[in-house]
Amino acid sequence: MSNSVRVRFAPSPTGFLHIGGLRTALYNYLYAKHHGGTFILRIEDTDQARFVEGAEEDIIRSLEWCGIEIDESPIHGGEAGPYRQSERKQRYMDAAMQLVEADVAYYAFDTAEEIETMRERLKASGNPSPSYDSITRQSMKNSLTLPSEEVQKRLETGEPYVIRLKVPRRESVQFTDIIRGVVTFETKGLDDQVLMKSDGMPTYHLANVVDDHDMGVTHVIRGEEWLSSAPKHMLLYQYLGWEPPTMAHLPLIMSPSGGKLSKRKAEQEGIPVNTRDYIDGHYEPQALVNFLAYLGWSPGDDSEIHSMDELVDLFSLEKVSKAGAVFNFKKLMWYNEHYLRNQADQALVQRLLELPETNSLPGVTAERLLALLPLLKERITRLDEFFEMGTFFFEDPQAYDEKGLAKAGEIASSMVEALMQTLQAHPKDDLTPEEYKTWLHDTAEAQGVGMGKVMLPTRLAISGAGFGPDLTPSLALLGKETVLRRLQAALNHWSS
RNA sequence: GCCGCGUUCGUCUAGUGGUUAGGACGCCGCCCUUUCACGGCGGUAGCACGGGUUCGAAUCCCGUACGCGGUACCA
Repeated sequence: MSNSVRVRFAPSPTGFLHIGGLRTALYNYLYAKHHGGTFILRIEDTDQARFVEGAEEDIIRSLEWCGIEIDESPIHGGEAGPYRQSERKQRYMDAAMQLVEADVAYYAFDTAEEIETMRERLKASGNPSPSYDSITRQSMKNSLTLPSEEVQKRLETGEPYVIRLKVPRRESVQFTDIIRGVVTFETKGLDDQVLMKSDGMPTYHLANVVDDHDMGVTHVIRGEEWLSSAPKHMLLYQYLGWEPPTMAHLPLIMSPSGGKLSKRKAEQEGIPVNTRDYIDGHYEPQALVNFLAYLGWSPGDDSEIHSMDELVDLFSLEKVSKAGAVFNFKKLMWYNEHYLRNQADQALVQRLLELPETNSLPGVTAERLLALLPLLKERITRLDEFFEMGTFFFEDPQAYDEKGLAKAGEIASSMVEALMQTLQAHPKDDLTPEEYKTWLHDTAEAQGVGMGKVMLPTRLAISGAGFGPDLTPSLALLGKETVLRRLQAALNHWSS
């Protein structure tokens, strides 16, 4: 039990759950479940300025919608809590003090302006990216340069301070990343990272390391944007005397136009970027999961479709690719259509009943939806397109497609007229699709035209569109009375 | 600029020294269907470049180019 896998998804509650974050969560989840381990949700709310009310709820709801089951979290509880960093402040301060006492961290009293002045000065003298590091800290106001009595005094008078990591001058930090192999950094390129901010909150770097250790996290699976700061984390583990977890830095999800798939870019490309957009847009969660799983990973064979359980079974970090993956919305739609078609009709009806059209359109009942589903299911990409394409089953058409009308040609009206007469004369009131087909066929023959010449006008008359679900079953579903009424309406409309 | 990571069809990828470089999305065509889709079949298109190593490189090494990330008291 002590060596079982424990992973965490640790988002900041700064907004809706981004699709990239969702994939990170998914990979963590798949890895944990594959190894019979634990999936933890930790809320990294250390940035008070960017905190967004309701973000935590959105994150949890989004994960649940995707079928990602959370084992431990602020609301699911767990032995290693609390799971919100804002509730663990003392723990970080303790760790920071431990580092200060070990002389691997120090107090710094510089104001933002003073740091800015230092940067400007160094920039002017040719340093393109000046940082607070082993060289510059010697000329700044901190517990390394100030006499200890003065440091004491400043601390006692409540002067604002931060605690910085004392990054060594010239050392090599190396670690093995499951996805990238051995990664090496020289400490001279690192700055003296702020560990505790002046508002008493820890920065990501400290909180992350402390929590991962305290929560027994065995594998850190996160986005590649963290790779550059990983050496700081390794230093922290070393100084705190802790065993670092195994690292795995995931390739980034890219925009079709290049670069990280940011909210802004995604909007420009017409890609929904928040998980919430997919929930509200009535997409299939399994499609999103399957698609995301394959964005940067593959089981190594030619398979494409897998349920969450199968993904859990197949997943391995070794097979995650190293390069960024462009988000291909059309492929996602392909997955969506696939999963939509594979849903049980009954389940789909239940979801349809929750859509607003259920109340705005007349005659929407579970029974009717169930009858309509086979006709429309294969033709839609998203569930909510059902009503878009099937409106005519509930309402008489308001307009007729111009192109269809043009294609139907001059004779459309006379065909509709003939059609009406033969249908009115039909002995049955409740025709089957087959009987409607015979009706169309016989009428066409009597008029001396092909089937196409009667089908298109009929379709236009009953639905307003030049294309759509199978005609004869649609006619049967509509009923003779409605069909006749619409034929008449079309005739009036077209000849006026 | 510096540091790090990366580079197989347009896109997602398989591939770990010997393959006609495979699959999927997309796109195109055909079949099915007297609509549109679904489905089936087929086609299109790729190893960034230059040096090595080797009998033999998409696969190993070096370099170049390009891309991406980081370079905050944001995560």
